[in-house]
Amino acid sequence: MATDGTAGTEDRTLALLWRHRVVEAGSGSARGPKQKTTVDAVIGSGIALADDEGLDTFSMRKVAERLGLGVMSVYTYVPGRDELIGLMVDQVMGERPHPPLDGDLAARLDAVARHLWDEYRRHPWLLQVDTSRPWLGPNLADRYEWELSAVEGIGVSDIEMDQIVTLLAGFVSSAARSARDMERTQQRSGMSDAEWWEINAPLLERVMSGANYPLAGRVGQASGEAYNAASNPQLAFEFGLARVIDGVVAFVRAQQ
Amino acid sequence: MATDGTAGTEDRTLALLWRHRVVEAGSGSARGPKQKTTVDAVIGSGIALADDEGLDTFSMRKVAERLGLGVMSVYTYVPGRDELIGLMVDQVMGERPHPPLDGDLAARLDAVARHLWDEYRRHPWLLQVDTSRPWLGPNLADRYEWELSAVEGIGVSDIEMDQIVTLLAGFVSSAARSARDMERTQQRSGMSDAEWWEINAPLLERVMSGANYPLAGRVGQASGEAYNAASNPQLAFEFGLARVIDGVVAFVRAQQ
DNA sequence: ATGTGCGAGCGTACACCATACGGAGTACGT
DNA sequence: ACGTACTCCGTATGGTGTACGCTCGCACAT
Repeated sequence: MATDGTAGTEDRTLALLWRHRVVEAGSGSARGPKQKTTVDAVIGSGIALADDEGLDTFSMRKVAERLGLGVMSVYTYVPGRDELIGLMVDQVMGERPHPPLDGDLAARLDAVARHLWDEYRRHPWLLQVDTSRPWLGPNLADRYEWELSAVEGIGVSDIEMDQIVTLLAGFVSSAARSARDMERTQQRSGMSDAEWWEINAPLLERVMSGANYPLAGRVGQASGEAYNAASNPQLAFEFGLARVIDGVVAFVRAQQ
Repeated sequence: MATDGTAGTEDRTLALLWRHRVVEAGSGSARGPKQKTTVDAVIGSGIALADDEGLDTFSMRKVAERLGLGVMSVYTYVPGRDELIGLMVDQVMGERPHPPLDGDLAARLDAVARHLWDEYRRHPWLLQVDTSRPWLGPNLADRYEWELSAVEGIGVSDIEMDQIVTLLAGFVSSAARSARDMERTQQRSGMSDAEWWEINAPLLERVMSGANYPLAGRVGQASGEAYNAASNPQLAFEFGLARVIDGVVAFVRAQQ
């Protein structure tokens, strides 16, 4: 059983996550040399690095460089790379206070979605975080409580409350993902959609000449003319959000 | 300018993607030794590896091992790791024929969503593919055409057709992501939700005792009792899909 | 029939990565 | 004063993608 080692790391990480809200129990002595920096600074460096470069090239070496530390010293602050990213996520979730939720259900859902949307726009690397092992930190807990408060008292079951919140958050993340994808494609290739098309059009046309794509061709052209790009993520977000909210509101109305 | 090198790789990859539909132009001579295997076999090995292990530990070395080749020989079939994954994606997209779309709009949207859902369930690694540089292959093109055909002739603009399809596909991917996350968490930790909770409950309770989470506590408990787990991805998919379809149908009706 | 040269296969090397281990130095508790 | 716990970090291990350049089998032109 690896229960011991794993549980140890998990304990330590949970303690780190909640470090500002829990009085360090019997943490005890402060022997040895003073630490050069702090856990918060390590997390801050990580966030700055991820904001700059994304998570693809995120490395402990670069975090250490930003802090003026040797690589292995970072491991005296956080248990490892994955755990550091978990701490970064929770930190970012508490960066801005959750706006108060006023108005009717639709307005409250709208406010939640736009808060998440802004967060993804400011920290696109959140979309690259492996969510299969989420670390339950204070800001994630606050977030969930806040999201649930948007659908409290509307006459649906507890489970349906959770499902509504899950649907909304999932929609925002997928919309934000499209937005990030488009920006990254343009930035990394260093060319606009138009330029890319100009270069690849000959081959694509030759290649797609056999089969024909009437709808894709027509819709693609319409999008291209309207946006001067393959898509417009902001508008896609607005359109999808309206549909999702409509669907949820209709459901709630039907339950009453 | 790196235009030359990059464009070369892109050309080669596009040619590989469309290899079955385009007669190799002046590809020319077949000198030298016969290749031990084929591009399709390389892609197939890649898919098998990804199905087995996911993309986290996906490596060219493992692909080569499955083929009985040296590592570098794989590079004579595909330009690189990213391009191989792109080829795998397109291959998987053509694995099953797209079911015909009958019935009313809601039924057609439902059929599209379930097809995507099944695909993600069979190849969860699709959710890990970096989508910021999608390779336009024949099966992706077919897919888009098929999806658009579900919303053709319903009285909305071309751009709105694209937005509806984007919304639906995004919803399915986020629902599938939750499902995969839950399964992976359980499998990798080797413990059920209940066991995990039993181990971490003491620390979490101590840690969360300061703030209180009335809604999260109540909803979490309800979910736990109903599902004997933190969530039920299949039900979340059904619930969300119904809401999204309702929202879209209401929109289309309002346009008429 | 022959030999030329293309291209498949791949060994090696390089530049990265996370992180385990152990040593050196430091500052507190006793 | 001294043990000891703790920080910092050099080094090593085992992983990654892939560039480079070698060998040699084989198809084609002669």
